[in-house]
Amino acid sequence: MKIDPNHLMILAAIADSGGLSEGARVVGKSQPSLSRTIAMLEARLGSRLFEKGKKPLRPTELCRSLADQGRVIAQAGLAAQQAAELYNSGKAGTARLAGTPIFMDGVISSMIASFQTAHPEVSVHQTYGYLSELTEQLNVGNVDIAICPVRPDRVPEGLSFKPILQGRNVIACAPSHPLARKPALTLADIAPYSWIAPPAGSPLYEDLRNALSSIGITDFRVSFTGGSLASIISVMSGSEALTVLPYSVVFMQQHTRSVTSLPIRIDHPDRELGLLWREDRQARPAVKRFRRYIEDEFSDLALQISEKGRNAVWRA
Amino acid sequence: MKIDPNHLMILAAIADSGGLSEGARVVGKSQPSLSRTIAMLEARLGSRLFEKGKKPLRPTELCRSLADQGRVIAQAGLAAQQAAELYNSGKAGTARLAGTPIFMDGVISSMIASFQTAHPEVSVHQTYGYLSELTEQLNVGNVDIAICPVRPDRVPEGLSFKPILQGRNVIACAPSHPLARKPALTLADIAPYSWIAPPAGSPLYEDLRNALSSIGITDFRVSFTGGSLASIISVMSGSEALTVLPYSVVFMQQHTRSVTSLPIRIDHPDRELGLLWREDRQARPAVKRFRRYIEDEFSDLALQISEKGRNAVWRA
DNA sequence: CAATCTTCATAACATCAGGTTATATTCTTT
DNA sequence: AAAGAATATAACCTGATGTTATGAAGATTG
Repeated sequence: MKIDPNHLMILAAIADSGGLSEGARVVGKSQPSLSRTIAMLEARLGSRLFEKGKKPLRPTELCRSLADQGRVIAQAGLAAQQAAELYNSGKAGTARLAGTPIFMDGVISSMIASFQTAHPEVSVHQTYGYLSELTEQLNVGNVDIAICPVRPDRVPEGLSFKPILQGRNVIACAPSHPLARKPALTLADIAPYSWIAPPAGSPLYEDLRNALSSIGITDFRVSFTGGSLASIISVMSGSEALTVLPYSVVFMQQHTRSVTSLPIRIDHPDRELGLLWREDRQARPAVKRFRRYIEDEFSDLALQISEKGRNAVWRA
Repeated sequence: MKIDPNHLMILAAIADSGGLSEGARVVGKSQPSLSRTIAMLEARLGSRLFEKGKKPLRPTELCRSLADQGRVIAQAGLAAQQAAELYNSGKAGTARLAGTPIFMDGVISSMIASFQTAHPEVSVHQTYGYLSELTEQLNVGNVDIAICPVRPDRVPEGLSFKPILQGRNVIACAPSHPLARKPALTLADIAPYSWIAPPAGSPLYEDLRNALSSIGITDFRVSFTGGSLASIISVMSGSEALTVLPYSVVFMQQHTRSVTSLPIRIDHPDRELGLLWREDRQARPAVKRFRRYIEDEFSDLALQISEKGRNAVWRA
């Protein structure tokens, strides 16, 4: 004999509130409604749920057992409701993002950290890739948001793009590097040092070549290549090698005092860092919230960077 | 936004069975029914529960959260159903019985013990009293069944009475008593010993007087009075005192080797041990089952007693 | 103990959630 | 491209469950 969970909840409400009239108020229905519900339940069960002919309705043992379950059900219903509200407000769920390794490690990861302290119920899945793979993953649906430097006129078909930071690279080195304290730099100064190159296929590698050629360096020695940001920084601090990094990455690492930039202006890449997603797939609330968060963080970051830039001196 | 627990159960069924059609089979409804239920839920929640346009229906994270609660609800529903079935079959609940102390302690308590091993979910409440109090308690509704010696023509108004054992008393003493081994007894033999009397108001006390006078003893010394069965037996084993006890009590105590009966036939009381209850209050299943059990146990007991009686020799 | 107050039960009716069958659509597979 | 399987939609019907109005029965109290 199947029992309707709604009836069990009503039963619990009556038992807990001590009467039909009061119970009716609790569940927001009329007293006769509950009266009939109880009558039907009793008929179905073949046993009384309240003692016969007692006016302050006195629950039977059976009633108490069933009311226990009713309470469980009411509880579960509430939990479901809250889960739905959390989900819909983007405070629970999953956001899957992918991006170029250097940016992810150097900039995004700390933003994820602060996001997660604010919204611990949101789980963030992070993967790495360059533009073509990111596009693929977005299209397949494995990823909700990609973060990647893109030439605004070359946004892949079907994807929306929102720039979040102007592309700007700098020559980076360890803070302990001989050039780091030198007030004025010439090309001759940097010529002797070898270079750390990002992984061969990465856009940053192209940036490195272009940047150096833009300041007249065409022939350079690569002492280390292929690592992630952590490796690059690690190698850099233990050597006098130089590298090219997005300024935002250097900026975000400043608190670690593990990397600094040299005051030599090099060519901007023709790409902008931005978010990619498929407009046609409507984003889950958690994804929307995460995207908003990242955008806000980046606009903060841009502000900080431009302020610091006003106090710095750059040379061609 | 309130969510119907039925919907959550359906959701769980679909998520667990992996599809609408299969889920429909599980919950015993048609596929379009579930389809619409899901559609309404999604509309209500404002979020998809299954990924759009995927044919082996793939549950969303939200769906999974809600399905979790749905499973909880289904579980609670089942538990309620089982609770009801247990209750209705008398395998769960409460039976409140009351009775005269000597019988309760000497006979009923061990029956309760075996009943409880068979039906551990039934809780038994036991209280003590003599006929007038028992009647009162039955009428007030504090007690479901009373066990008491009653004169069949003096069953209290409004109560049903079912005899379960013929009243028969014996003279009891410790097994170590000098008279216990004596093959032939005369009144002169028992004259010297003092007596243990049941509590003054109890029916047994009257029995004692009547029984002794029936065998010609009118003047007897009472060395101990007022105790419960445990006290009586305890006092008896440490002394040479005699007492009058229902034979059923002596019979049930035989395994403890703490009491035995003397082969002297004394008058039967004009009462029969039986069950009392109010026919107009319809008994809860657990009470019915308990009553049946007690009745069966007593018919067994009567059988055993009559068998043993055939082998014993009694004298006037 | 009659009067009164509360609380529950019943009656009569209205509505819509949710069941059904039939059929169209859409995704997947071959 | 066609076949197959699963889901969505349409159209309809029923009964569970809501309502108000009112009667009946315990409980309470001067």
